[in-house]
Amino acid sequence: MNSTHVGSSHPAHDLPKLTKNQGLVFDVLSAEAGPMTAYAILDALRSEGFKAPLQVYRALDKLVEFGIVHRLESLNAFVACSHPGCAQNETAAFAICERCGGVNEFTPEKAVECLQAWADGAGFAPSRTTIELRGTCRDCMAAA
Amino acid sequence: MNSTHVGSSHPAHDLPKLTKNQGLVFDVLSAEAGPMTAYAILDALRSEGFKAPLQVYRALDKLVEFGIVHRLESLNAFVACSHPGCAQNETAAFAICERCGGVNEFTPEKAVECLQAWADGAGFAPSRTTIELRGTCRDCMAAA
DNA sequence: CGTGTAAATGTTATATTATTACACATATAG
DNA sequence: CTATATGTGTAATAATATAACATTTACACG
Repeated sequence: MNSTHVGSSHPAHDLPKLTKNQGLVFDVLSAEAGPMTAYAILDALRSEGFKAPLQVYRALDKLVEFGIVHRLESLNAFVACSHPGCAQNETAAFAICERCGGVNEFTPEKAVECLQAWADGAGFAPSRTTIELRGTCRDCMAAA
Repeated sequence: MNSTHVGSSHPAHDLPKLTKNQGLVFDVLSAEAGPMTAYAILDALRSEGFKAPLQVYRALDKLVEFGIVHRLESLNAFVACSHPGCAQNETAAFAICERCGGVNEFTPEKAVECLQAWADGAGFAPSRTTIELRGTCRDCMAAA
């Protein structure tokens, strides 16, 4: 039940111990195959006593800050990071299948370098970068 | 303003004729320096007789489909395309300044190639790609 | 041990963003 | 003309997110 995920494979930041609500939200998200909306998480946690969206949003804010949950901007939804010891300093990218709803996370290092090169040239200092591909995954293509 | 790379690999001037509402929405967005939310557009068009969000959303759907307006997923807002003859086949990227709200559109060809290479390997067929950098622009960095 | 302070939580209300449903109007191809 | 696509008007509601304020808990430090 408890998500003490203390991989500490990332020395730069140790992962803070999660609070009760953060742990509950993280557990629900981790148990789900795909992304969940904040309200879906809320519903999943009503049995644990959750009553208001803010309880979810506050926990999500922290989890995203810790780098162990990602927000999918194009879906207004959230996923647990699929990296083992989630490297929160890396920019993640997501391939979102519009047919089955599945999400595949990957680390587009080369693409990020290209974007960083543009940013350097433009004098833009990125703090976070969103990369989301919407489309059709291999399985759904095959099933077409 | 950079990002004037002209793909020019598309049939020029095949802009569909805009309907009344589409034209009104496009004009408002074009006159604005930065991004606007749907409701900001609605307010701007009340004097033209707009009364309901759907009038805006329907026009925006078409304008985005035509490729002359982009949706900024991380802001839930919209911008007119900054390309002259907007190449709707190219993936645009956006550098969004969190300090001044300014948005700079560019065409990250190399980065898109890298993402496409990943997609090819994964058997994922992208239909649209979102690339948004949040951060601080040159001017705001200087003013810090 | 207390105690001060920062963080987390509980709760109500409200703001913001987006869609459903249905009626009617207009454009355009055949 | 007339069938059909698409666009429009309007009301109601759904879905997503935050503000404001009271209270509780974690925890460093004297």
